[in-house]
Amino acid sequence: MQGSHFYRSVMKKGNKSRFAILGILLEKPRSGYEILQFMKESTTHFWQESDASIYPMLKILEKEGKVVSQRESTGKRERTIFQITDDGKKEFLAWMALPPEKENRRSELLLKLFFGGNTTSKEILKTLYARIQKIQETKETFKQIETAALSSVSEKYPHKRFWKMALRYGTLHSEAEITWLTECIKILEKK
Amino acid sequence: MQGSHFYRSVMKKGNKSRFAILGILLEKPRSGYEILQFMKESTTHFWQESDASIYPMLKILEKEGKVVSQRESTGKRERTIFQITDDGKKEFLAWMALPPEKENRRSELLLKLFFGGNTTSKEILKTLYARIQKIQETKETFKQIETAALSSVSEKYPHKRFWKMALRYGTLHSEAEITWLTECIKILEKK
DNA sequence: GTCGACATGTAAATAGTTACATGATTCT
DNA sequence: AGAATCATGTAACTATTTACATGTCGAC
Repeated sequence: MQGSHFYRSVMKKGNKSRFAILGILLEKPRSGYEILQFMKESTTHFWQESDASIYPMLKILEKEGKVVSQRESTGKRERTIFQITDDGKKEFLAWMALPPEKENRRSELLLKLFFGGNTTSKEILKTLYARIQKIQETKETFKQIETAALSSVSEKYPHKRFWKMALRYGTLHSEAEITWLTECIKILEKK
Repeated sequence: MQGSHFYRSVMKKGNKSRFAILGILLEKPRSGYEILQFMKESTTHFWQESDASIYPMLKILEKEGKVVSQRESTGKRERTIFQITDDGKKEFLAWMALPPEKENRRSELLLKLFFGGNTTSKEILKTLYARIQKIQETKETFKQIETAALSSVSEKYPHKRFWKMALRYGTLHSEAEITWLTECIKILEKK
């Protein structure tokens, strides 16, 4: 009975944290902390969770029987390792088969640009310069992931091609954004 | 005193609905309904608000003195027209000068693709086919906006160049996504 | 010994959407 | 007369982040 409000608050449709966690546990059993680490290294550009969402969610998933936990304290400090169950796999695969819901993005950059006529070109340019630099850094990061982290994974590893595709998404969109920013900057500098 | 919780709940940093509204009112005075309409026609691909956020926000902005309202009932049914004040302009321009905050996007499509190794290529392909079709439609929409709505705006109108840039962003990113999807589909179809 | 990474959690604030609710006017 | 659009709003729910809180272990 206790915790039932918790249950409801996280179980309803729209919450996809659970699937991100289940998907990661499907690769291998991990602790909450390790899940967080893994996300930081891999999915961070298209999916992030905070510790405040991971730990409660793991408890809920365990209560639901989607994962089982196991206390580990081999030499190191204690930690709780979670493993996905058949029931968890089933739920995850059912989600995988569903078409992704519409993503409503909100871009503060675009909003500011859209309202650009209300201020000076100089001010807008400042924003765009900052942005192009950041994107170039991001693109560089992607390149490094490709040559470092990803290249050490065997070509036979079934996840590799998909990880590559996700990375490629980032690269192509970064390039598109750089192209766009360059165009905008050129237009605004002319005046 | 009453409504103070409301006040706080909407005034805190992070809430940018206010700026979207102020920016639109800067172009000309409008009713809540008209703001909604305008957003649907122009910013919807990078910024949307629902009626449940517009109306309360307009009241708050009025209480803060950022907008003033005026009841109108010329022949038609009554409506409340809002106009931005000098104070509102000041706040808006201060926001314009700030660099946009980091956007943390969450993409369910990317997440599913990332986990693609856990299911069949066929299933992933189904998702990608659906997506590429949707994006092509979106791109088509952009083209139509360019030739219809935007082309009727005078070149001299100070907002036009910025509206064009926002549109161009959509087009370039759509194209990047189509390229990416085509690549992914080719890879997955080979097996 | 202290700093950074490991490890786990709660509470509160904030954000944002959906559903609900109402009623007028215009068009067919 | 009935449907679509105009017009405005509230309540409830759901999601998500930030800040708080605590303690361990290993390295330097």
